[in-house]
Amino acid sequence: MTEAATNTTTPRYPIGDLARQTGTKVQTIRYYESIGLLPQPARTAGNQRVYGQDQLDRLGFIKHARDFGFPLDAIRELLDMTDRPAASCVEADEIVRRHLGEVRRRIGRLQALEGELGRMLESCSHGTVADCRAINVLSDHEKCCATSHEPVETIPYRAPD
Amino acid sequence: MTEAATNTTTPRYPIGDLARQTGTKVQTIRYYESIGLLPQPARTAGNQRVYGQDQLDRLGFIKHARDFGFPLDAIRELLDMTDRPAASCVEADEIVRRHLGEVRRRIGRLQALEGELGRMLESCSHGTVADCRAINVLSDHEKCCATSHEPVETIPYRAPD
DNA sequence: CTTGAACCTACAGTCGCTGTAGCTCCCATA
DNA sequence: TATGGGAGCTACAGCGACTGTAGGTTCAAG
Ligand SMILES: [Zn+2]
Ligand SMILES: [Zn+2]
Ligand SMILES: [Zn+2]
Ligand SMILES: [Zn+2]
Repeated sequence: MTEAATNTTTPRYPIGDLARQTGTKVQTIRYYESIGLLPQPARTAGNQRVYGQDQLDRLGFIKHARDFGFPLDAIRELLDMTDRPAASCVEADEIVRRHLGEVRRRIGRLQALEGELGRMLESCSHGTVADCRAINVLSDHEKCCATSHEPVETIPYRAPD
Repeated sequence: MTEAATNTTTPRYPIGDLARQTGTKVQTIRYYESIGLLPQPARTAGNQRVYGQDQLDRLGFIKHARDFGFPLDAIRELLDMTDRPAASCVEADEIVRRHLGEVRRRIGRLQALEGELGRMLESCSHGTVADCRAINVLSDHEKCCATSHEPVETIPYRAPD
């Protein structure tokens, strides 16, 4: 009974199954473990990782949240909240709101950029490099329609402190 | 005469002046030198870098192009073109077009994300974590409006090969 | 028993910087 | 001319979120 129950209630996946089922790469799973985002799983006699359903769910959450663009530290906070299901979700919503704000800020910056780049291309007569509108605008901010340039973020969602 | 001419025609800036005039950080200038984006400048007897007008212009170009979000390897190509001013600007325009395409792709992905995140927040009744719409959507792609998730780019502008 | 896929650890590389430690240099003022 | 302090120097680690590689071990099918 104990054995049968154990077998049916706790499936044991090797890391490759976890990867396939969640769409994550094997290395990424090990990376998440190394930074403490996933707990250390059980191991076989031969030292290979074996996961249960809860780990699969947890990784699924992480993957889905990453698909939404949440940075890992936000995901860590969200996971902590799922461990306290009776608590208020205000904090969770706040994390989502912050992320949404960041996404909107990024959209704004990129749209400004889109305008600038489009104008560059439109107004170039496509002759020599010396006459190239794009090259000339880049050489000289005076020729530039933007009065200033907001930095385009290269690192994902970290708001500037 | 030689001295006077030299003094007036070739100003010699220390690295800090270059940084101030272009809005770049000193370390960034040294980094650009280390990756070969800026040539090695002259040095004083005490081994300190001294720059001339051409270096200042080159760094200005790099800074401005970075403000437009161009990745460094694209900037490298654009700088190579400014050394051949009589050549056709087709290649330069192509680089700009590629970048514009990338910017538009990013905007698209972020707008999809914006919609998803907005819906999450709107449809949450702000009760417990267990009932939180955001947490539940993240826990289960079935509850998710998106049929699939395009990855949100974390690394700038490099098109997937 | 053999093969080969899957797994293991450890570490380097990506991109574009930024920050730090521990020096040396330069210039203005006293 | 001495001195103080700001500016410069090299070298290296760290960021975020992985990805790739080398060189080995384990496991399950045939
Ligand atoms: Zn052109
Ligand atoms: Zn400009
Ligand atoms: Zn909520
Ligand atoms: Zn989904």
